[in-house]
Amino acid sequence: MSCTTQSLRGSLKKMTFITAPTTTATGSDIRVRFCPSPTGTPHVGLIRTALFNWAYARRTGGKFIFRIEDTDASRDSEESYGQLVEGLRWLGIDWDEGIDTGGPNEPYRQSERGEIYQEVIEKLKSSGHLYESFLTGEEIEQRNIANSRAVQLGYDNSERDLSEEDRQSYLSEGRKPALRLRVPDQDITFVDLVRGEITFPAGSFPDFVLVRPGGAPLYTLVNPVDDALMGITHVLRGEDLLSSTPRQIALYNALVEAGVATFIPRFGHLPFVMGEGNKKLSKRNPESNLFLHRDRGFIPEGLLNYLALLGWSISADRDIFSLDELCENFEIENVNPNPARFDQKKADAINSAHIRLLTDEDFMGRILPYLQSAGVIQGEPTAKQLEILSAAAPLTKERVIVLGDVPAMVEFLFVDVADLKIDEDALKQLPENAVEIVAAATASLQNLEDFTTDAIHQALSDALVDGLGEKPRNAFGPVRTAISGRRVTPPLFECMEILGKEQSLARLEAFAQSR
RNA sequence: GGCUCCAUCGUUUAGCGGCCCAGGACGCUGCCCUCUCACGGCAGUAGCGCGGGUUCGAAUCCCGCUGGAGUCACCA
Repeated sequence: MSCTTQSLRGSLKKMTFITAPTTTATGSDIRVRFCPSPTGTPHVGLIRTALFNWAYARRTGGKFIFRIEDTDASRDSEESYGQLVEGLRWLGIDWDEGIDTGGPNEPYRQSERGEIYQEVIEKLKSSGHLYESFLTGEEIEQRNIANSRAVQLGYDNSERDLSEEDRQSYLSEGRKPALRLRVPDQDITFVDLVRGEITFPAGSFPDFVLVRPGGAPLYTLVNPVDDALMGITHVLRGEDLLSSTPRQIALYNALVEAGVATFIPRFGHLPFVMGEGNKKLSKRNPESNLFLHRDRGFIPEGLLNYLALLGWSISADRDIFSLDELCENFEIENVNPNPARFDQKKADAINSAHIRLLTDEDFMGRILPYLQSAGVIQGEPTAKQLEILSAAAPLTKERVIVLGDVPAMVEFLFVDVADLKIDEDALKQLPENAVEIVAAATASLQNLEDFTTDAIHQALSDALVDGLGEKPRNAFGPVRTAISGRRVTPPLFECMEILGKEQSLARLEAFAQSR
């Protein structure tokens, strides 16, 4: 009996070849997914992966599925899970199926799919693709040393045809077997969507473990199984998974033979997002943290535009584009395989360009939370504060890189004379006759009926430039400092109009007295 | 070490045999605009890793080298 099984297995082994077809899905049949595991805060490299998958689905009319890979209870956290969802929502990356949204392949968290995996494992076992492996890592290493086989080669597939006696003997010792995939002895070739044809020679990797002793399925099983079950046609993921692709193709082939899947998806491996030096942007690097960018005041449009530029471009002479434009033009085949470095300066420039593209009203709405968290506005804004905000918005929009720059720039508009602080660097560059200039300014404005930008400008020019013979730069500097306490501000005359005549004059007088 | 991937200005990207003694953007420098700072405009700076082929012609194709990266878990 065992002899028959042996020879049967032997012939089965010889017959194990990659015969399963690769998907031919195009257009709306395309199904892509984003399947992070919830560890730590969302990383910009991860977000770039999500973005490209999403853009590809939107470009092709396909479906974007959001699944969570939380099979490692020790590393996964609910907090991280929440952040992933929050991050995507904030960015406006929406999904057609998955977490919260639901869909025909529920549940979308691997921690809730245990029964599904057990069924698949049974099918794989009964179709002869899995076999029991009792050797521990230590024993495998010892075997290699004893056989003068390189230790790095790992497992030697020695239990492929374990005899029933040996099996019983292991079991009687109380050992429980892991389950390994019988990997075909064959070169594995696939056409990577971003890199072209890639071949891994036969023997590149040993039979690998899919199920832990005790029955807990590993990522190696669960990731391709879920992709298969969810009908994923295109797997776009980080370059770090490139060398595991032949393993997954081998598994897929088994899945097809076992009747679990019907095709092998196509793969595309996205270049790394690098940090300083030649290292992958690690979670230790602050700029890898999605929420740090948000807290600084990146807007989703800016961050996503920049991230898209890491490996892709919309055309030869343009790099500012909207999400809609990304979706209309994104082609996975155009993704550059080179690793790309995250450059904060460039990211900042892209973000500030997008901020300038915002309408004043939109901008105003977006800076409010930043003003609140900086304490410039406490709680809900008053009508007066909204009025100031609305007047200041167009003035500041053009001169910030991130929304977080706004509070310091406009704070002086929201405080009373008594609370106005005069910065050191503003005082330092004042001319000798600053007090004289401010006094002249006060005099010229006191009787100004029409306290508007143009009228203020006219009055001050007449008094200071024509009257005192000062260069404009010297003339308005002290006024700016008196009004704002700062060296750099939004346009002065507009600011004075926003403050109003009374407040402006009060500040000029307070300044003169303090000198 | 085995296997795999990658290689154009400081950075990012265009280039898929002649349109390129290599284009855009960011950065940096200078100038203009200007009440400061920005914005905007103009100009400048700087690159095909090396060596062989193939070809009338190569940044583009092939091979080798060098360099960099990833991966070889009962992590994901």
